[in-house]
Amino acid sequence: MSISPYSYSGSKPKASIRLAANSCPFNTACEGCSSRHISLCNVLDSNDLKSFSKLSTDFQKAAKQIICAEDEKAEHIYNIRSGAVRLSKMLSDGRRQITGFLFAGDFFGLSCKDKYSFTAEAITEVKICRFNRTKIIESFQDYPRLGERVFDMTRTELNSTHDQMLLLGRKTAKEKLCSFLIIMKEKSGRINVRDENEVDIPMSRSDIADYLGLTVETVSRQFTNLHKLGLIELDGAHRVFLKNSKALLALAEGE
Amino acid sequence: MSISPYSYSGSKPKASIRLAANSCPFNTACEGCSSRHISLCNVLDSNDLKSFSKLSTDFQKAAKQIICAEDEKAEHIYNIRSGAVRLSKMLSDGRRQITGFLFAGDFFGLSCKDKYSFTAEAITEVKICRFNRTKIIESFQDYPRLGERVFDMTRTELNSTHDQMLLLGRKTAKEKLCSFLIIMKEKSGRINVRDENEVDIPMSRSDIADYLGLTVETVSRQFTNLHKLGLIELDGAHRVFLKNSKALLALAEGE
DNA sequence: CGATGGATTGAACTGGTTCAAGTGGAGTGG
DNA sequence: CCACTCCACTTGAACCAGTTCAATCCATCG
Repeated sequence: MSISPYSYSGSKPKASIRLAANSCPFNTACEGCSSRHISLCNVLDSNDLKSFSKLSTDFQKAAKQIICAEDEKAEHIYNIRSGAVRLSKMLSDGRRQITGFLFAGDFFGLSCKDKYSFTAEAITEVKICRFNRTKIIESFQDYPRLGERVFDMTRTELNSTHDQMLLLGRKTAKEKLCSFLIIMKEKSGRINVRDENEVDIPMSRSDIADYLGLTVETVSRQFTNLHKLGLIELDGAHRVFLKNSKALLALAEGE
Repeated sequence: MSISPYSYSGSKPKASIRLAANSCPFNTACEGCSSRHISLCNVLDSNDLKSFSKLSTDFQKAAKQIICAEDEKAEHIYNIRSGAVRLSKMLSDGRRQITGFLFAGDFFGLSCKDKYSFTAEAITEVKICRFNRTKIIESFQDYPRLGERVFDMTRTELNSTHDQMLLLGRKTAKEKLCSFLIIMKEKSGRINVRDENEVDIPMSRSDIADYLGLTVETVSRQFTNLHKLGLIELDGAHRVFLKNSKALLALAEGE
């Protein structure tokens, strides 16, 4: 199997590292991304992109570092250049729900109003491009296609949260894990096209559990279970080979 | 207790009734709505509203009728003038997840792309105002504030689906029902301000169950449970008096 | 009045959790 | 290079919150 595009270093959080100014507004030429990912570059011409890159700050975060926190004033929007990020919400006693995993090309912070409605944390080492929210939103007037694109992305996100509500409310543990693997397969194809059935799982079992509304133990048991059924092959905890993704999809949809 | 603004008739579905042309584009003056609900009228002047009303068709549906179905071509957007609507998604074996309850002033269909991503059904008798999606979306160019408002509504919706994901994935049955009552209290205040602690529950126990990811029996037991705890008073199945909404809110947040 | 269908209640059951004990792989330091 | 530590992951076994199945209740309607 090939080398993972993520880094799984178990190292402790370090201070975030400011990167040298560069040319990646809206992920125009971000590393590790195939052309298929959702990007904003194709709605702006190269001159406009130059002016946008002046508005951006690039930085880097190590795994486990917080990028922005729930209830914090929402001053920025973020675009992931590489790595993986999780968005989550918490109850006061620490119960956590992960509302989404994000990868190279993905945006977050756009749908917030005055405060962030989630906490964003780096799962792997990430490179991130940050913009001033107010300036970006104001620029929708001058660049209507940009605004349309952002609206479009928000709609797509809303539709997928509805799918996730069906998963959380009505699917069994087995169906949940199959759905997760199918989702990861699709995202993975977007980021790095190797064998499309070879899927990287950068997040921990506990992240997966909090995404699916399960416990770590149940997630682990279901991985074992799917392996015993001959549907997947495991290569460590962070790489899965989907031996029969058609059957997995059927299971995911409860068929 | 006062008279409910909904009708709970158990009558069988009838054909949808076309209403006479009227003056309610974007719920400008919809019946039963307080001024607090989300409306689009305040981003358009009266002349613009007149031209929008030409684009609209008003109609009425009896309880249990389908307004639009999942996977159907998304030709319209809808605005509820009165009554209650449920949006849901289904698995092939019939398991259902209700993604939202909508009331007077609410829109739906805006976040869809080519197909509806949900089924919308009337819970009570509803009056609905319908627009051609393409025309509305095109009009964002001439009425940018309208587009902004729609984007804003989509963001609000996205944020509340994230709260619902936390509920579905991580809350207990008791916490789920408390959250539901608090949500209904807030919506209810928007529609008809009487005693703010007197809440109408137009939907069935089975709708509530499918909204909270529970079974009818559990919902019913939790109603009884909250009653025994002295937190609510029940007046039939469709009206609840919140005796201690502070305590209910605390329970809803898992405190 | 009986029929119908939603709501409630009871009792048995179970999928997923909880608690507890291993296992294994990566990093550390001698 | 090996031994030790740490921590994420796995596995096992007991438990329980919520489901399932089965009455029963009760309001509405023809």
